Amino acid sequence: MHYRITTLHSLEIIYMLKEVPQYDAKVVEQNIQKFWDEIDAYSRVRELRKNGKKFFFVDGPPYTTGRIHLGTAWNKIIKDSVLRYRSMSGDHILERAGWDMHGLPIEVKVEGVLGFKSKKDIETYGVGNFVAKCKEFALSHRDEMTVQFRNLGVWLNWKEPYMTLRDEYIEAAWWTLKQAHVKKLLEKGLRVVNWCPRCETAIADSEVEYADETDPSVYIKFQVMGEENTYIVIWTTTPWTIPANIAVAVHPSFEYAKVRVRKDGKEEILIMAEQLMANVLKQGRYRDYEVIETVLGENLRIEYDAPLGDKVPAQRKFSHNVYLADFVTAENTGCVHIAPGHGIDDFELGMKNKLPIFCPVGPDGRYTEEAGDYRGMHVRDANKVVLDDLTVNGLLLASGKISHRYGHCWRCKTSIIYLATEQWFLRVTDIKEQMLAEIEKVKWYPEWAGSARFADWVKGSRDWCISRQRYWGIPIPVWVCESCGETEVMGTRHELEKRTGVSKLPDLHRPNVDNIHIKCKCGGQMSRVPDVFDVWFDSAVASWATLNFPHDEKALKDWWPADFITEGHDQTRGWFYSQMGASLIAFGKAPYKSVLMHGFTLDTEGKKMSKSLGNVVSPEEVVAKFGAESLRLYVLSQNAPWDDLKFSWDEVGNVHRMLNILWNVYRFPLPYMVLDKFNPLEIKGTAVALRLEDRWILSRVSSLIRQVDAAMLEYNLHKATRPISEFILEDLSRWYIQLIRPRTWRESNDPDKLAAYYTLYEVLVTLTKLIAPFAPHISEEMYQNLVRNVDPKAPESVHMCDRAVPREEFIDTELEKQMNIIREIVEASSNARQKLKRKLRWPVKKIVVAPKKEDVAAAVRRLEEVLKEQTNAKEIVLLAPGETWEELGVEVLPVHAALGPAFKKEAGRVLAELKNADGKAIRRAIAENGSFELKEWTLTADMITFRDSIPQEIAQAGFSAGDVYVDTELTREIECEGYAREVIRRLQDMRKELDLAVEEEINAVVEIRDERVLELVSESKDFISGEVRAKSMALGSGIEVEGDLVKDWDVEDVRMKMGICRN
RNA sequence: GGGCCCGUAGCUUAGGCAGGUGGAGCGCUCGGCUGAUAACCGAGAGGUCUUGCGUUCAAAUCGCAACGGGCCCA
Repeated sequence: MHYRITTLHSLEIIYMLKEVPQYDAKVVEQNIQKFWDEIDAYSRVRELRKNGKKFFFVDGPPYTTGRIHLGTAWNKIIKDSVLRYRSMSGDHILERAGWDMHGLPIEVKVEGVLGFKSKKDIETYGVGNFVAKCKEFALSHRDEMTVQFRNLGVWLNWKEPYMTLRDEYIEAAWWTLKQAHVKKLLEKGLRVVNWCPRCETAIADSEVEYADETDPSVYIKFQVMGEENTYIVIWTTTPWTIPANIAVAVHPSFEYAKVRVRKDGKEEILIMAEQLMANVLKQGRYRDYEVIETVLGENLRIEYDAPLGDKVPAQRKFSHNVYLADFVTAENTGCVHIAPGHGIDDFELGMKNKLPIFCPVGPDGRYTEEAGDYRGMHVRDANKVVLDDLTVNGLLLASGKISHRYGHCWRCKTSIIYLATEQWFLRVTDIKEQMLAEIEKVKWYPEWAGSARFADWVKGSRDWCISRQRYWGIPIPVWVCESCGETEVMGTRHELEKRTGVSKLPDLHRPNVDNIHIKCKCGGQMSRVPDVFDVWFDSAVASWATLNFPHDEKALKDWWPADFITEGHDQTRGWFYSQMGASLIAFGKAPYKSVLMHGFTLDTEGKKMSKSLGNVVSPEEVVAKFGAESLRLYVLSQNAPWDDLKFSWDEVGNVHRMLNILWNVYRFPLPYMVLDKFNPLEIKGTAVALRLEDRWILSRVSSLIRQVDAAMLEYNLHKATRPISEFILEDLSRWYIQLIRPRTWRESNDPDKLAAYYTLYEVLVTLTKLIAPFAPHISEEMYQNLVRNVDPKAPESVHMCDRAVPREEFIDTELEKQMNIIREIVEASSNARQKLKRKLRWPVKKIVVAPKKEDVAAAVRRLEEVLKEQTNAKEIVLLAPGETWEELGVEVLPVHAALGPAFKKEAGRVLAELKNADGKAIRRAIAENGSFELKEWTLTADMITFRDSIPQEIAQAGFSAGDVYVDTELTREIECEGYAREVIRRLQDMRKELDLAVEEEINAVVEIRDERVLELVSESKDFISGEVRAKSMALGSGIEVEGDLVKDWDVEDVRMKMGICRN
C-alpha cells in the first residue's frame, strides 16, 4: 500500500497510522484490487485454509454473451460474500468460476457476424471453420466478462475456470451419457418437439420463450362421411396444420349437439359441444337454427373426410375419426383438431390410438413431398393458402384474428412449430420419484423454493430431449450401426481412441469426431449420430466436471456433492433441474446439499429490464457512479435474496452515503491519533479506563456480530448487512463519535482519551473483519491502515483474518437497553429545547426526567454523565417513577356536565372559585378522600380533571417511557458560557476558512458592540483562547479589528467583528 | 389456463410464520450543529397496509376471490 511505511529519518522506519483523504470509492477499489493482485491474495487465502472444513461450491456458469447485467452481478456478489464469509470462518473452499460456452445463442451471433441465413451457409463455409469462430467468440467474451466480474471484487478461481468447451469437460458429459445408456435411460424416439424452423433444430422446453402474437382464429367444418351436408366443427389458430389433420378429439362427458342451420337459403347440420353452440352460431352468422339431437361425447361415433384430401393425396390413405380426450376444454367448439405430427397432446393421443404420426413438414419449415400441392411452401406462408383452399371446399365457417401467447425460439425469436422427429431422450420420467425424494433431502433457502416450486416443476416434467441438430456443442458420443441399428456410447476420449484406432484428435468438437467409424459386431459400419447436446446438458454435469471427473476420482470422493449453490429462480427449471436429473442418472443422488434461490433484478417500476423497453441499467454504470462497494451492499441489503429486486438509483446513493459515513468515522480520529502517536499495540492488554459509553459500543459491536452470524447461517444476507449499516449510522456515527469528541480534542495524554482511542480502534478493526465479506475493498483499505500500518506481523490482508467473534466479556445487554433510553431522553430534550428555541450550544440550568418505570430511572442514574453532556445541562433531576415534578403547577379543569346538574344556579360561582383554587391541594384531597371542600361546596372526583401547567421557561417533551422537562432559565453563568460558545464557533469557522491545521495557533481580535455581552465574554477569555488555540486575544468595544481574515457576525442580535491571523 | 413468489407513505422497505395503537430510510417543509464539514443532527407533514368477501371480541398479519407485477409452465 502506498502509505504503509513512514520514513522518519533516513535510518529509522516506524510503523504508524496515517491520515487519509476523503472517500473516493474508485481510488480505493482500484488500489485494493491492485494490491490483491500484487500479493496474490486470492490464492493465498485459499491456501491458508487448506486444513479447514471442506466447503465445495459450484458456480452456476454464466453464458458467454459478452456483457454482464445487474442480475449476474447480484448473483456473483452473493456467491462472493458467502464464500468470503465461509473462508473467514475457517472453511477450506473449493470452487472454480464456470463458463457456459456452447450452444445456439453463440451460433446465432456468429451467423449474424458472418451474414449467414441458414444451415446451408454454415455447411458451405465449413463446419470446422464455423466451430472455430464460435470458439473464438466464446473465449473472447469470457475474457471480457471476467474483467467485469473482477471489478466487482468477486473472488473466484478465474485462473482455472471450468469451461464447457474444454475436452475434459466434454468427457464428463460423455461419461454421464454413457451411464444413462448403461442404465437404459437413454433412448431414441419419435416425439413431437419444439422446433425452430430458422435454426432447424429441436429446442428444449426451457428454450421456448412465450410472447404475444396475432394469429388466425378459424372455425373449420369437417364433412361427416355418409351424412350429406353434415359437419363437425373445429377451431384452430394454426391452419397450416390442417393438411396434417388425422382426427378430432371430443370430451367424453360433454354433450354434443347436432344443429340444423340455415343461411343464404342453404341448410346444413353442424356438430359441436352443446354449451358452445351460441358462440359457434354467432361466429358463423347463422340466424335460424334447430337442435336435432344431443349426444354425450363418449357416444359420438363419427368418421369424416380429410378436409384437404384433394390437395394432399397422402391423406386419402388415412381414415379420420373422432376420439375421446380429457384435455378437451369447453372453449370454442369443444371439438379439437388433431394433427399427431404437430402437437404434443395430438401426438400422445395418436400414439394411444395407434394413429399415423403424419408430419408432412421438413426441418426447414417447408412442406415435404407428402404434402402434395403444398410441397415446398413454407408453413409461415401457408395459413392464407390453406384458408383459401378450405373456402373453395366450402369448409370455412368463420375466420378472424386472435392475440395470444405463443412460443418463440428464445434466441432468434422465430415462432416455433411442433414437429414429430427422431430425437435422443433421457428418460427422466423414470426417475421422477427418486428426484422428488432427493429434493426433500436438499436444504432449500427459502424452504418453498424446493418444496413448492421445484417439486412442482419436477412433477410436471417430461422426458428430456438432449439432441440438437446443430454444430457448436458437445458432440453426442453415440455411434449407431447403419446395418443392424446397434448403439454404442463412448464415455471418454481414451475409449473412443481405443475403439476406433483414431488418435491425436485436435479436440473433441465437430467436425473432428464426425467421420470416425466403428466396426459393428454384425460387420456393419457404425457412425456417430450427427447431433450435439442440448446446452443444458453441458451445465448439468458441472458439479463433477469441475472436479475433473471422470479422470480424477479421488476429488469426487473427497468433495462431491456440492455444499452450496445459488442461482436465480429461473434456474428452477434450468440448472437446479438439469443438474438434479443428470446427477441421479450418474450417481443416484442429488449433486448439491443446499441451494439459495435468489430473485431477478427489475426496473424501478417492477418491470423486467429489457433492451426493447430501454430500462436496462448495467452494473458498470452503477460502479462508475458509486463504486462497486455501493453496488455490492445495495444488492445484498435491499431485499431478501429470494425477492425480486426493484433497482433504484436513490437507494444505491443511500448505501454510498452510508459507506461515506463509515469512511468519515474511520477518518475522524486519525489526525488526533497520528498527532498523539497512538500505538494500539502498546495499549492492548494494559488497563484502560473504559467509560460506560466505551463499554456500550463494545457491547453493541459484539451483539452485532452475533446478529450477523445468525443471519448468515440461513443465508439471510439482507439480515446480515442491514444491521451493519444501522450500527454504523446510528450507534457509531450519530452517537458514539459525538460522545467521544471532547475526549479526542484533549491535548494532554490522559487515560480517558486513550480509552476512547482504544475503544474506537477496537470497534473499527472489528468492523473491518465483520464487513469484509460484503464490502471487501473498503474493509481492506481500513485494515491496511489500522492494522498493517501498526503491526507488520498481522495477516497481510483482512481476508486472511479469522471472522470477527463476539467478545462475551463485553456483552452487556442491560447497558445497551439503558443507552437506548438515554438516547430517547436526549432526543426528547432536543425536542423540548426547540419549542423554546434554545440552541444546544447554550447550556440549560437543569433537565428533569419523569420516568414511568424504574428501568428508566436506573438508566438515568447509571448514564447520568452521558445524559448531562449530550443535553448540555448543568444538572439532571430524576423523579421517582410516577412522581409529578413539584415545580409544575396544576390546573383544575371543571367538568361542566357534572357540575351543572349538581350545583344548578350556583354552578357559575363554583366555576369562578375553581379558577382561583389551589390545584395541588385539590389533587391531594381527591387522591386521599375522593372529594374535597371548596368553600361551602363539596366536589367529587367526577366533577373535575387536572392538567399540568408548565412554567414559561420550562419546555416539556415526552418519550416512550416518560417525560422530560428542560429548564431554560438563563443565569449569568449560562449566558457567559453561551456567548463564549457562540464566539468559539465563529472563530473555529474562520480557522477552517483559512484552512489551518488542527494544531496551528492564531492571534485573534474580537470586537463586541454590546457592553453587557462584552463583559460576559470577557469572563471566558481564557476558555475561548484555549478552545481556538489563540496565543493572543484582544477583546473590546470599538477596537480595531484586523488579521488574515476579518468577518462581521450577528450573534443573537449582537453585532460582533472578528479577525484572526496565523501566528 | 396452472404452480410459486410479491403488492405497506411520492420512492425503497420493516412488520406477516406465532392476529392486539404500522416502524424506518430517501425525498419534502421547518429548525439546529460546526475541526467527520461537498459531512452531520432534530422536528413536522405524509398511510383506505392493492380491492372485495370471510374467520375472529380484534386482521397489514389467517382463509377465499379479484386486480397488478415477477419467474416458471401449458
